[in-house]
Amino acid sequence: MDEKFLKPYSPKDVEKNIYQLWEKSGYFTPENLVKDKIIPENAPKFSIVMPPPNVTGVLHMGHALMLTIEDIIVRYKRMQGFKTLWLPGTDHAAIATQSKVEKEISKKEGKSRYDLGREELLKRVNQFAKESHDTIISQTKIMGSSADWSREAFTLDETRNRAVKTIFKKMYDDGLIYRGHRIVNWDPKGQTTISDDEIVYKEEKATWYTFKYGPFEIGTTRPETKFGDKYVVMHPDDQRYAKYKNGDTFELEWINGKTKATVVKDGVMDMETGTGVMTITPWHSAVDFDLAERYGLDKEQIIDKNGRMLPHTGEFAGMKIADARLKIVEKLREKGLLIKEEPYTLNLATAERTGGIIEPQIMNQWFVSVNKEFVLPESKIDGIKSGSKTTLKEIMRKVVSNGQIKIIPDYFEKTYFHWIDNLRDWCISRQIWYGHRIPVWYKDDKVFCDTEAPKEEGPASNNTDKTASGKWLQDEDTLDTWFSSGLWTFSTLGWPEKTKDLEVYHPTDLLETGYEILFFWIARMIMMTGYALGDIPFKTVYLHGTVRDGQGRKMSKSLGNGIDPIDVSEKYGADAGRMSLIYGTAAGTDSKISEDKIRGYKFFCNKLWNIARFVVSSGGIINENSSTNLIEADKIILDDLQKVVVDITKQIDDYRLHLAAENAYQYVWHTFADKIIEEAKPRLKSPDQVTVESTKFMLGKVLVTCLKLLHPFTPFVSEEIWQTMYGGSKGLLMVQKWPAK
RNA sequence: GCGCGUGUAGCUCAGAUGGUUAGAGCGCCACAUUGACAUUGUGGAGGUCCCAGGUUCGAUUCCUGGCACGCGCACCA
Repeated sequence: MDEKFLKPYSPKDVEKNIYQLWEKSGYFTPENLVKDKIIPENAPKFSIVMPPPNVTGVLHMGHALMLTIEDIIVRYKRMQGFKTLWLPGTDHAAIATQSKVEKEISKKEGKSRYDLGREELLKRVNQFAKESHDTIISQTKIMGSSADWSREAFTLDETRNRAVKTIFKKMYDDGLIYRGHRIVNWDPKGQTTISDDEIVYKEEKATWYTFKYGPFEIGTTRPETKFGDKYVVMHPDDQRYAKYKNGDTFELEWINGKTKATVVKDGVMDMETGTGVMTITPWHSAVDFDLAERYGLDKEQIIDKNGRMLPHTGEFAGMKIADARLKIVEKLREKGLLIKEEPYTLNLATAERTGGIIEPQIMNQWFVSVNKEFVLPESKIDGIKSGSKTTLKEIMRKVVSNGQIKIIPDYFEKTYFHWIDNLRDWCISRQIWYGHRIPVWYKDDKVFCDTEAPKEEGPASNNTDKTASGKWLQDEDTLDTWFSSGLWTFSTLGWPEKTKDLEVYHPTDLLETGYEILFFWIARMIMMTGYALGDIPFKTVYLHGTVRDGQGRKMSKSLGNGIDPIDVSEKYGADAGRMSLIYGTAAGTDSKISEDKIRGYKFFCNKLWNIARFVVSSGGIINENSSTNLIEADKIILDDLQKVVVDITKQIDDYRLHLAAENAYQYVWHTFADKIIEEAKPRLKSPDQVTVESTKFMLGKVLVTCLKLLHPFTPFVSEEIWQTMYGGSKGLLMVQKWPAK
């Protein structure tokens, strides 16, 4: 017997070597399985793209859960003989990455990005991204991920850039991407726009002020925006204001003296809220903007991009919003125009990445229209014919409602539809430098969109001299990071080239990710794939929950309650970490993890190790294809094992991985170890040779089957046992046939 | 306001399409054990399956309503 078996299982000494063994085999690349005749050329494919981790830091438990679930499925499918591709990559994460680097530079050197300039900042960000990438990838390997590294992609590499530019141009030509003065979410801290989905609402105590505004009383939480207000809006059916007619005007005393206001009657008003009358500030409110657009009302900017009052606000010019608010309330109080102040709780809109307080602003930005009709030339979407007109919204809705894409757990489909119902045009331009630059050039009043810079007069893409005329200048902005992520399932396969990969592996079979990016990412992939290919990006979506600490709190740096998956692998082994993440974790539900739980699965790995030691030392190494005359007891054991195999197979097929893991765990420990082995001990000492041989064969058969069943869940220990048992003579456990028929 | 989810043992959680005595891990109690097992085994205590109605021969499971907690979206004049 190999003397390794004489010691307890030590994952630390084993895992790195095992991973190298797998990597060296080349079998993470499906074509090599064909080449070595492990699977036939015409084997069915199974493909899945890895949700690319951001290159902003290190691997956390959320990533670890994602990698575990995906690796379980991938290893299972590979063993079942599928041409299995798990395509990995990383995400440049535009704002997240740039703001992280900016923070560092500001802390260490006291400089802003404007001090450094575009080129220097990008150099620094790229450097950081590269280091961060290397860390993340090596950590991904520590978790045992059997991904095809030969196909690794990055959302900001050359191939992906070509895909981004190609689809941008196509959408621009179809009128789906347009530039316009619209109300956007401006983050004064990050100095960029963000999409609706990048807003995080925080409850904040505020004051609800009621002011006298001519003959009316108006309520507001934001007096500082009220300078330019010259329209009062009320519901047409509101009897309190029946004597005022649409278009009536009146003079009134306001913040900086006399002003004139006009009455607007509109059904958007809620008669129950406040006094049922409001004034509008179209430049700094989405609802007011819509009203102003509808009636052609004047719009005036009050607050600048830094969150300070503009010069025309007189004595308040240059003040920050919060200061100006108090000062203006004071002034209105002195004028006798303040009627009352009441405490009020509002949901403050903040930027996800910088924490800046969002100030709606009217700006000239790029948008994706979700409601505009276009012709889809080739459609594989049920319910949308090739060559017929459709919208991006319709594509998003249809592929889920018609069942082409199945979401697990299914109740997220309702959340998804709810989101689509409320979806507005997507603002995709960002005023940051790290990302895909918008492929649009301007010269005087001409606009040029293409994948390459305009040829005439030479490229001017790096020319930042805005005053230059007669030269083509590229748009300064970059694209929302989710624009490139939205192409991930097909950009990673080589689109826009018509590659073999695209033909073989698209659409992918499964997309596994956390439910918190259902809108950010999944919906965008569905939209972009539907548009670019007239197809679905994946057939099944599996959503996992958030991994929390032992007390159910989110893991965060400030709480210091994070458990680092790499520390876990070091201390208990990656297998133990994987088991503790998957065990008791149903799709879509949050899970808790603690060191106690992880330790339990380290014990399990050691138990398996000892089982193997016992079986091997009892002579239970078998040639799987050989047969022996089995005694009745052993026949029953092997029949029962078949039932377990069938159950586990079905559970994995149904993506009920937690049940499969539990099933395997219970069988190995409490059936195989506690019952089968205990009952086999006296039989091994039987004078009857038939009994002894049958028992040995049975033990070996059960062990080998268990190793195969456990391999997707605990790949390292199962492979290590396999290698130690057979001394490498039977290849890799990773590519053995799954035991079920 | 609209929508979604959760509530099962001391703790953390499984229990798909209703059906014997409701399960696991950890913890707790008793006993055994130099054992293939540093990390073992056997047995045990512990449950109004959130509450109230309803459907049913039968409900932890399905329906209605309520309570508690969590989440998403919207509003935020």
